[in-house]
Amino acid sequence: MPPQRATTVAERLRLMSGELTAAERKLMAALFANYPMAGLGSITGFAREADVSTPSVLRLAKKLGFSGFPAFQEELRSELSAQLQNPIAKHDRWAAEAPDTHILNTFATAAMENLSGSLKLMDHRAFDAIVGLMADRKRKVFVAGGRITGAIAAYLVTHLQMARPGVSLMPSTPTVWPQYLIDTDKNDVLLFFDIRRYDARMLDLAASARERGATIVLITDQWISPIARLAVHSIPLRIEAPSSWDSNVVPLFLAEALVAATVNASWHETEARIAEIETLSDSERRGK
Amino acid sequence: MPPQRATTVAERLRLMSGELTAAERKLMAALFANYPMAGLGSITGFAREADVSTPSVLRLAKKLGFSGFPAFQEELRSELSAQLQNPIAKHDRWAAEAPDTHILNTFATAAMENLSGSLKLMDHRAFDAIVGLMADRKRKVFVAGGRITGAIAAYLVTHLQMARPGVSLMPSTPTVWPQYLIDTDKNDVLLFFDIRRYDARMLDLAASARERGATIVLITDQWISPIARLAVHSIPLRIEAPSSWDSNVVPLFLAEALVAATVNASWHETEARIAEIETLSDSERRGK
DNA sequence: TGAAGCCTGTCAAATTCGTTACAGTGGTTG
DNA sequence: CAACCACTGTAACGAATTTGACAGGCTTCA
Repeated sequence: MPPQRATTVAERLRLMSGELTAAERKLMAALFANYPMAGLGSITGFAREADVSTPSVLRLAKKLGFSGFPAFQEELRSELSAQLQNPIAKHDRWAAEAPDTHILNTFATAAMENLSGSLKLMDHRAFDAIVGLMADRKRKVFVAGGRITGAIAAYLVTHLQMARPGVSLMPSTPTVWPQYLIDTDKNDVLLFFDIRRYDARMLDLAASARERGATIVLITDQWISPIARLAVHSIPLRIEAPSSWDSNVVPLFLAEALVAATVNASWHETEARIAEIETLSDSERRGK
Repeated sequence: MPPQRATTVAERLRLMSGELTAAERKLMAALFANYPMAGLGSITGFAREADVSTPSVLRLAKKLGFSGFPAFQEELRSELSAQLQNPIAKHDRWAAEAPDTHILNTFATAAMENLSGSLKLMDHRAFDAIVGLMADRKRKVFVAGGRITGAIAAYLVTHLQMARPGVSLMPSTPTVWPQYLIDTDKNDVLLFFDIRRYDARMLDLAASARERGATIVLITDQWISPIARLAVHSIPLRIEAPSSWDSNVVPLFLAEALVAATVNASWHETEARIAEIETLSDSERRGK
C-alpha cells in the first residue's frame, strides 16, 4: 500500500526535509535515532519519544502519503523485513545512506579513531593541571595558534573570555607580539596550539615568553612540536585525516573540554559573569 | 519487562518447545518463518497468520513470562534494535585513566553521539550537491558565521582558499556586508554557519543575498535556523554538550569533510595549486 | 463407555489506540 | 496594529485491539 515502492520512508523523509515543520523534524530526528524501530510502537509512544503530540505524528504520516499511521507502520515493517532478508546490507557505515567509501564515512571513521586514540594516550592529570591554570583568575591567559590552528585558538579565546577576564588571543602577525610580551610576567599562561608544519616563529615566541617567566602550555600532535621542551604541560593529539590536511576536530574537542572544565572549576565566580554576558548581548540585539 | 534479559524470545521459545501445545507450536512456526517481523503487527494479524485464535497468542505470550502481548512485542522490538544498533554506541571509558565522570569522558561520549547522530540524519546527496557548488570555480564562495561559529567559518575559508580561488570570509561586522554583497551575483554561493541563538542579522544577510540571486547553503543545528527557508541545501547537525555552550566539533568535522570532498572533486585543478602554495609558504619561511 | 483434564475457539467487556475537530499560539503582512 | 496564516496541542469521538470468561471438543485412562 505504499504510495511509491521505489523509495523508503527514510529516503522520502530526507527528500521532504525542506518542507517539514518543527514538530515533524523532531519526529524525523527521533525516527532516525533508532530507525526504524522507533516507529514500530504505538503512535503515542512514538509521539512521546519525539516530544510531540500524537496528531503531529499522524500529520507526518499523511504528509508522506500514507492513509494513516497503521499504513505508515506497515511500510516500515516491510522495509525492515526486506532489509533483514539480504544480510549484505550490513550497517558498519556511519552515514546510513551513503556508500562505505563516501568521504563522510571515511572521515567519520578517522575522526572517531583520532578521538579515542587521543583519549587513550591522554594524561588526565595534565589536563586537570591546565584547567587549574585557566581557572586561576590571578593569571592572565594568552592563546596562540598558527596559520591553521589560529581558528581553533580564536574559538578557545571566545569561550574563555565568557568564562573569565584576562584572556587574549595572540595575533597571527609576529610583528605585534612584543606589545603582548611586554605585559607578560611570571604569573601568566601562554597556551599554544602547534601542530605539524610547526611554525619556527611560534617557537621563538614561546622562548621569549618563557624567558619572562610565563607558564607555557602546549596542545600539539602526536609528533610533538619542539615547543614541548619549553612547556610545563604538553598534550599530544591524533590528527590524521584522509585528506590533504590534518584534522583539527580533536583539538577543537579539547578546547571545548578545557572551557567546560574551567567553568566547572570556578562555577561560583563564573555563573554571574555568564548571566551578565547574556543580558548584555540581549540588550545589544534589541538595540539594533 | 522481560523476565530474563539474557535470552531472546527465539531462544526461550526453543527451550520451551517441548512443553508447547499444538496452537502454540503453530505460532512458533509462524514467528520463525519471518522472525521477528511476524510478531510486530497486531495480535489478530499474528493469530491469522498462524491460523490460530487471538487468545492463543496471548496465552503463549504469558507462558513466556510476559505480562501481555504488548510486553512481548516490546521485547521483540528491543531485541531487533539491539541487533541493528551500531556497535560503536557501546563504550567503556574513553580516557582510560580518568574516572567515568571526568569531563573528558562525558565530553567524549557527547561528541561521539553528536557525530553518529548527525550522520544518521544527514542527507548525503545534499552534501554532494554542496561539494559540487564549492568545486565549481565559476562561482565565488562566501562563508559567514556568527559570534561563535565565526571561527569555524574562518577555518573553512582558510582551507578552501588553498583548494580554489574566489573564496572569502564574510566579516563579522554587518556594516561592511554591503561591500561584499555588491559583488555577489547569481552564480555565487553563500555558505552560512548558523546555530542556536540564531543571529537576526545573518538572516537579513541571507535574504539580501538571495534577492541578488545567490545560492544559499546552510549548516545549522537540529532546531534549524530560519535561514533554512532561503537555502537550497540545509544540513542539520547535533551539537549538544555537557557544558554551558554548544559543541562545534561536528560543524568542524563537516567543514573538513567538505574541503576534502571539494579537493577530490576537482583534483586535477587543485593539485598544482596546493603544490604551489607549499612552495610559496616554504620560500616565505626561508625569507624570514 | 464414561468421565476427567487440558486445549482451543467464540464472544463480549474493557482498554487502548488512531483519528477528527477545534482552539490557542506565534509569526508575518498589509 | 489588526487581520491572517500556518502550525501545534488539547479534547473528544469512534474504531480496533487486547484481554478475560465461558463452553465445546479432543484425548486419556479407568
